[in-house]
Amino acid sequence: MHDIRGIRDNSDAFAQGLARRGLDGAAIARDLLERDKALRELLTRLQTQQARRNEASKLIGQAKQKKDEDQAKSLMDEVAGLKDAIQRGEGEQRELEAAVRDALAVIPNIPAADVPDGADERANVSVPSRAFGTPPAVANPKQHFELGEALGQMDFERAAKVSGARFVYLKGDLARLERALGAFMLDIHTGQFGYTEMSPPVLVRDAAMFGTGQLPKFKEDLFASYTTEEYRRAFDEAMLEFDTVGGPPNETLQERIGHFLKRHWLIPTAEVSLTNYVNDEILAEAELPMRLTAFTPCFRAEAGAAGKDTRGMIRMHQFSKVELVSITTPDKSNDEHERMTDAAQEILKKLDLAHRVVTLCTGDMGFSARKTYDIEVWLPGQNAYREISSCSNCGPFQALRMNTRWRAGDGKVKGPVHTLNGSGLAVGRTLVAILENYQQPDGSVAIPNALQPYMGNKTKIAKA
RNA sequence: GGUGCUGUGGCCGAGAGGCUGAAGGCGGCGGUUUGCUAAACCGUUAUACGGUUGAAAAGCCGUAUCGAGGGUUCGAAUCCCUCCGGCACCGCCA
Repeated sequence: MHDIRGIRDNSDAFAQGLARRGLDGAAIARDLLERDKALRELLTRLQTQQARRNEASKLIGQAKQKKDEDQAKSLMDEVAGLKDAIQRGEGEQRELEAAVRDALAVIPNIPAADVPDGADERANVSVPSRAFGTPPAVANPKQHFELGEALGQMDFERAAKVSGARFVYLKGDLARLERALGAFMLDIHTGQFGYTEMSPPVLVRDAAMFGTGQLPKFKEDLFASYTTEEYRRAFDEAMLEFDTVGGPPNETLQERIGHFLKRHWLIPTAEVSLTNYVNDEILAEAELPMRLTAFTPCFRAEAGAAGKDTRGMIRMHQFSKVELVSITTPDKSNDEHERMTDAAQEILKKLDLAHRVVTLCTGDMGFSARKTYDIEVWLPGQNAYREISSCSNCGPFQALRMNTRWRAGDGKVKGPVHTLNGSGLAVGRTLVAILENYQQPDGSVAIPNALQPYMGNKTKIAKA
């Protein structure tokens, strides 16, 4: 969320920043400032009227005490005249404020100065100093789902029968491998990087989704949960409204039901639960940086991904991920971003998986990010580097949405904190990477040394 | 889900139509005292918007803000309604 004052003071930088994202920044800024100006003009007018009302009200009290009913009566008449104007003004004020707020809520973060310009992923810029390893020579590489299915430990068919497309059953050693990876990653992040392990809720309220930026703009990417009873009530209320007043203009019944529906959202990433952990709080400088990590399932509707990665475990409705979240003071967030990326890479290094890091260009970055590093792991079966982690510095963007501030040692509230999040790593995709990189000619899969203690000291996964 | 209670500043908490931006306490900041620290004492301590003085720092005046929105009233933290949180008990339940 942007701060209207910041935009007012620095509208050119704001407009240019949005332009770098491919938006018409100048028009957006102009529109916002126009409304903001109208709002403040309105306030000036309204405040004079309110001042007179307050003054007259006091005089009425005094007149009544002095039993001067004539005086009281004439003042009351005057206030009655003001009342209407004030009420209208207050209505206008609310409308304008809501309009500004709604407009701000859907404007993405401004890219950092060192983020490369570009429209899509082709403009992302590799970070050579972060590259690691070389793709292993794998003869006749198979894709992970071929390996997993041949092992009899990855079952998409039964998952489809039970849950539909984009779900999977893992079984036996592969199921254990997922658990092992989660534990392995958590141990490194907590032991080596000082993150605190959390077990957070995976169902959250609207406010949390707003805080990290999934709402209001990206509803269609989310799964929602509600009881049938909750849905029935919402339906009834919406129907009643449509029956009596015909429903609000420009809204379908279905959309209107949404307004009455009390629901939880399933987190698309633990970033939501971990970052909102501190929403609406003022944090002491001494508790920063706050570093949190969690191993959770994540749920994504993948609404816009029809036809993409339809085979295998690359893109699922449900997957598990270890998430890293840092809350810092503004001066530390850039360093923290590098450190977080180090932590994510450390997992791949310990698993000896070749990977590279790219800085996302302005057009490829997510809504809340000011700068993002993607880590891409080599997948021999796909003969390509694929994203396995995304580490973002959101600056004060989420903190402003969540109302999370920090207080310096001198007791003064300094303003919004900075928030960062990164996958450390996507566990499902790490499992894919292990299958494809450690596949053996006989169809078995070697277990990386670092992981063997988590797998009962087994050295390979073979058909049961 | 039902019933009851509840939501006030950085925090705790009083306030039950006008004298309340809000008692008191804690915490913070400044100071006095003091070998040091602590204690004690004194002072101070919300935000936003508008206006105004000022080179600025800052000051002064006004307005709004006591979960959110609406209503009653000349006037609402206080009364009424709706919604959103929280707590307790009951029901159901891993």
